Amino acid sequence: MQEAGLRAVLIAAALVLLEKDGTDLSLRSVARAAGVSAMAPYRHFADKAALLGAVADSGFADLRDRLRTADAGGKTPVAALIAQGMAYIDMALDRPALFRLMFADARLATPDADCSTAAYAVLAARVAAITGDDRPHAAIAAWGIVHGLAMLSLAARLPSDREERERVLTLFATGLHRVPDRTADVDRPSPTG
Amino acid sequence: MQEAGLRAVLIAAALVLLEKDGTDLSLRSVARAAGVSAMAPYRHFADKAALLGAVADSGFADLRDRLRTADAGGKTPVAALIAQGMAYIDMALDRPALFRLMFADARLATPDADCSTAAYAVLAARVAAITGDDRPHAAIAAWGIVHGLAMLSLAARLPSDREERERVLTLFATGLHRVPDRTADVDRPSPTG
DNA sequence: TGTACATCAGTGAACGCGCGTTCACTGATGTAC
DNA sequence: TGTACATCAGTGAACGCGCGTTCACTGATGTAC
Repeated sequence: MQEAGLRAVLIAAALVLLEKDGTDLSLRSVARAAGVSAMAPYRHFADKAALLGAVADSGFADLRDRLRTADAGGKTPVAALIAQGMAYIDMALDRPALFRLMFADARLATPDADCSTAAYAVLAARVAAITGDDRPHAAIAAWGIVHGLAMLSLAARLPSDREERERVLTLFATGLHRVPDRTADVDRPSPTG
Repeated sequence: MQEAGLRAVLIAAALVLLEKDGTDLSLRSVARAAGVSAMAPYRHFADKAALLGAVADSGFADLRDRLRTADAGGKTPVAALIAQGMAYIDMALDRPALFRLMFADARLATPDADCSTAAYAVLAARVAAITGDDRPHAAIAAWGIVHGLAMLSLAARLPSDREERERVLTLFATGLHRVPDRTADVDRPSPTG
């Protein structure tokens, strides 16, 4: 059954388990699912954290691809950003356990490969195209809102309504579009307050 | 040692454990920390999930108080919103394990009390004061961005730089302030794209 | 005032479980000469 | 071509652990009469 190299088989088995159980992975359960003894993974991964890191990285590769696909297709910049945001949240809802694992804690992962920066770059490039500069603020804001909506949806703290989500992202992306470079008038009294 | 009622003692012990270990709580460890047998909690909580729910709710009460405090003090509406956002993220960074527990999954909690809606109401009221209406979009966007920045910070995916965070929140709050009620021009070509 | 009884909070042993990792091993494959 | 040896992937038993929950119990407190 290990025709493809046990390393890849283990990662695939882990992804299936995450999809199916939605629970935390154990090294033993992954080995079991791969049809292999509990010790076999140690031939390919230093320890459990290394295996989980590889699984998470495969998740980041998926996320990067989804963002690229969403960004493409001759949309306006704002529409492309909204599409990326929807794709980000869809990823979380499609593969919740994997998504949670990806963002468990970057400090626990062994950074053999790291597709997370590639995924972020897709988002940041689109934001830069909208704001006209590439200071990090706006990209971080965009990442923050899509990540927050994704996590709150996973935690069942938001209505899982696609159209509502799209309206929220539209509000954000439109605001981003209109914000000038300098935002020094924050402390000015507001007409609505 | 149970002068205050074991129920409250258990919750307090759980909060200390979360603060100290930063790891997942076990029923046994909470009982141990409270100086009581492993079975004693079952006199006060149906099961482990009920205990965790009570602990999470105490976290939501803290969050609500922090948001109220941040909102107060004669700030402009936009400044008050930014202060709330900073307080939200500070809560996550101050009490990371508790914050994770609070947002683990609302479906697992027994909703005896639920201070989470009270916390959200503080944020939503401030957003409504800025946008001039109380449709949920803007409040959800605000919750999304502060929650996302909080989670990404906990996951060590963002630089833990307070000033940078404040700039991101300022960008968002300023944009929110300027966005009109109708956002129908999303598909219009952008001058920067 | 005293007795009988119910209630209640907490105990302590035990069940059955799955975990990450160690250890010594097996047997197949490749390689040097 | 054959032999000796090293390498390597995977095995299987075991260690020690902590877990959530069950069970039957103890002993203190309150209450009815």
